[in-house]
Amino acid sequence: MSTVAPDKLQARADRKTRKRQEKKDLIARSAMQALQELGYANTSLRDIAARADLSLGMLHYYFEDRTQLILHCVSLYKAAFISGLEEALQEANDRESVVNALANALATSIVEDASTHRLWYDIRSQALFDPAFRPMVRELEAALISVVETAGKKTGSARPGTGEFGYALIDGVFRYQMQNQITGTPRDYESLAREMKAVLETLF
Amino acid sequence: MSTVAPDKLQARADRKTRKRQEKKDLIARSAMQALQELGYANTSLRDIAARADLSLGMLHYYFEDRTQLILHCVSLYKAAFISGLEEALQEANDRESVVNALANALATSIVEDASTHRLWYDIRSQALFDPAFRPMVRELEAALISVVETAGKKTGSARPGTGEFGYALIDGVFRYQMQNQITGTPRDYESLAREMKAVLETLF
DNA sequence: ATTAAATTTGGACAAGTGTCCGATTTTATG
DNA sequence: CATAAAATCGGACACTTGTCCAAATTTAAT
Repeated sequence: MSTVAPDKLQARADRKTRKRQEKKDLIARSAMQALQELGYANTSLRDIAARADLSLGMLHYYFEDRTQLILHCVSLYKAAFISGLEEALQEANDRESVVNALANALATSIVEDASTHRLWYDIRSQALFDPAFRPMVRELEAALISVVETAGKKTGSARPGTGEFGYALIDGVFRYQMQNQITGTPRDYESLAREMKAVLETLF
Repeated sequence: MSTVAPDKLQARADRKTRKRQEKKDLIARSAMQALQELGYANTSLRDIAARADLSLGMLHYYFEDRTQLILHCVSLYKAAFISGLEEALQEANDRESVVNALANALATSIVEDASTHRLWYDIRSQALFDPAFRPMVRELEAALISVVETAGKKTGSARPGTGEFGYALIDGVFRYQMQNQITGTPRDYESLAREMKAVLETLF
């Protein structure tokens, strides 16, 4: 027989699951380090455990399997990057400031988080082969498309299909910039932002 | 002492190496099947050997290691796809026919060779982590950029930087189309070509 | 036809993989 | 403080991986 009130039990259970969620995030953030450095194909659970200073069993205590762990990492990427874009867009309302805000946010992220985006593009490629990654990729891209659409509405250039089409265009340039940043010829913020502006101005 | 003329020896050696090259291509074409289906991360040499009906040792007899084999596969992709684009562009000289020729060639390839391009995008992502793949990716992209540049010259819209910028834009849309084709919502040739035209017309 | 070279085989090998589990330690509850 | 539950560890496990090699077979040259 239980001697405690049911709402107290409830509160206790909630605290548990919240703590567990926080720990999962903590592990995922550590795991991200390894994944960003080595890439999906070359990162083993042992690599992750070593760099995060965790035991191997821990990873399985908190995540069902390797795929779930990686998915959790990507969902953290999403929260950070997308909400950053949405914030940048919130203050801008006329055409010029929308273009500037987006170009600025994107170029900044290229300079600062290139290796995070590298992991994203790696996972997105994986999703082409492994269906387990597709819902997450779809969700993330839907959010990015939605960002482009709100930008389109704010600039008054919102034809149907602008979201997907615009996303594809912007992503093409963004990815190419990221690739150059990492594999060879890094450019400075100014140059990146100028190029990104060029895309946005033909689009909106 | 050799009793044969030196030029005869030369011819013999040439025939050997040519035959060896042809066998390498044959193996690579078989390997491509497995790679296209499973992706870089999930394709083992045994997968390749099984699907190509080859013994495991054969692969190492003709290729130094796994990476060299995959690189050879990608170089076949290059030869096929790029020369197709160049041919399509050869007959076109005014703006309209250049746009049409490119849009047609690209949309056709999306419909027919989606899973080949999937492999390409997979390898390109790998190159972000493994430097061994970078020279080949760079070479292939340089060729694609050059295609965009000649298209720019033919349409009279060749500012500096058109090649890289245009490649990035086109690739963004092309990749997104490929992804939709494979993971969910395949579209027909007409719709794909129309969208590709839209990109090319803002570019040129 | 004989001999040398090239090709092909199938398996051995060590290293690395994801997964799982019993034992131990830490934390929270009464 | 005592006790149950949660958390953590480190290694065992079965399996896959790329690589390599000695032997067998096929091909080509004299």
